[in-house]
Amino acid sequence: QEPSLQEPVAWTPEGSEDPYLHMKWPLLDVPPSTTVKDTRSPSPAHLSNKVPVVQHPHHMHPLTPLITYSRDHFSPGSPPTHLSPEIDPKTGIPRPPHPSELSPYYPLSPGAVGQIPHPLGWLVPQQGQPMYSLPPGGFRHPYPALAMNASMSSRFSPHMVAPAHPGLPTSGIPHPAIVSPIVKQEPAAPRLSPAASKEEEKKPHVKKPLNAFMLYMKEMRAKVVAECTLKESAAINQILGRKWHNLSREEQAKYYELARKERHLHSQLYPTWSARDNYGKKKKRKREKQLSQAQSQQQVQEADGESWDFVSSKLRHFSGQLCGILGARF
DNA sequence: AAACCTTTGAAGGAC
DNA sequence: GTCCTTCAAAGGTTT
Repeated sequence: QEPSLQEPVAWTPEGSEDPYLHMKWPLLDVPPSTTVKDTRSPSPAHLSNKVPVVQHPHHMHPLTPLITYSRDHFSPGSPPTHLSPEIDPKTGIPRPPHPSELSPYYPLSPGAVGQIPHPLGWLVPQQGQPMYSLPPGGFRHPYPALAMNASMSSRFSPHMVAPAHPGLPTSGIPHPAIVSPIVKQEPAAPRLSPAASKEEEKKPHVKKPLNAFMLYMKEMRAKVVAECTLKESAAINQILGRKWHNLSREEQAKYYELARKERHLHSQLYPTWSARDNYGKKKKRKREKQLSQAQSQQQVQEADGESWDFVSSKLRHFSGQLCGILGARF
């Protein structure tokens, strides 16, 4: 059962039950190197600057506190959340409107997508503001990935941004899952230029929705990192994999459900999207690698085949001779 | 700078 | 239906 979109997404600052208690405040997850960075609001040093442009969107959806992040991910020294129901003590940024007692998931239902305040709605009132600007009240756009200008949005291919779903908004601003490696804002290359292919490669793309384990990793990574001395992601992921297996079914079910909601919203926003769309460079590399491996293997097999042909022909030859000998004797 | 590593799960294609 | 491949995140390490 999907939560109804008709339910209001209310911002209740004084709410006692704060679903964001465990949320990593997504707005801060902006790469420091991002040129659209809001200079007025410091980027947490610990945050990744690896993501090329817009930070990962999944936990940014204003409609969906989908992922429960631990606050200590980004502000280890921050006081207990119950002490600061409204304003982040470190950043001075008000918490986002939370869905109150509503479903913590994407409040989407297939038939009512257009009835909810879409993420884009967060952008529109901010016109003229820097992308990651901090309005007087300290509000930050919860959706940096969406806070882009018209020229940027024009770079998105229709299937990414077009509200293919009848109920979806039409502003052409993509789901936060869209990642553009070119937020560095260089002017868009002319469409049919020689560099078009390169430009094409750099086009932002709609990312896959995170699966249950990925959601779990996002939530637990910082905790695991804090608990051990390891820092390599590969090692951390091994630990997370073990912890995942140690989770109870109920605990895992929570993440499976989150992932299901995530996929659902993703499919609502990008009905024509296919995981295949993102099959790109990595695949190409691997394919080339495999191709070369296959070719070398084929060469070996051909060599093997040749040697087998040789052996079998010799066998036939000798067996023929043997038959001849035996036939002469008997 | 780019690829690799490492995990699980979803998706899509091939057979 | 099964198997295989790719990609989602992360960031230190390797090439």
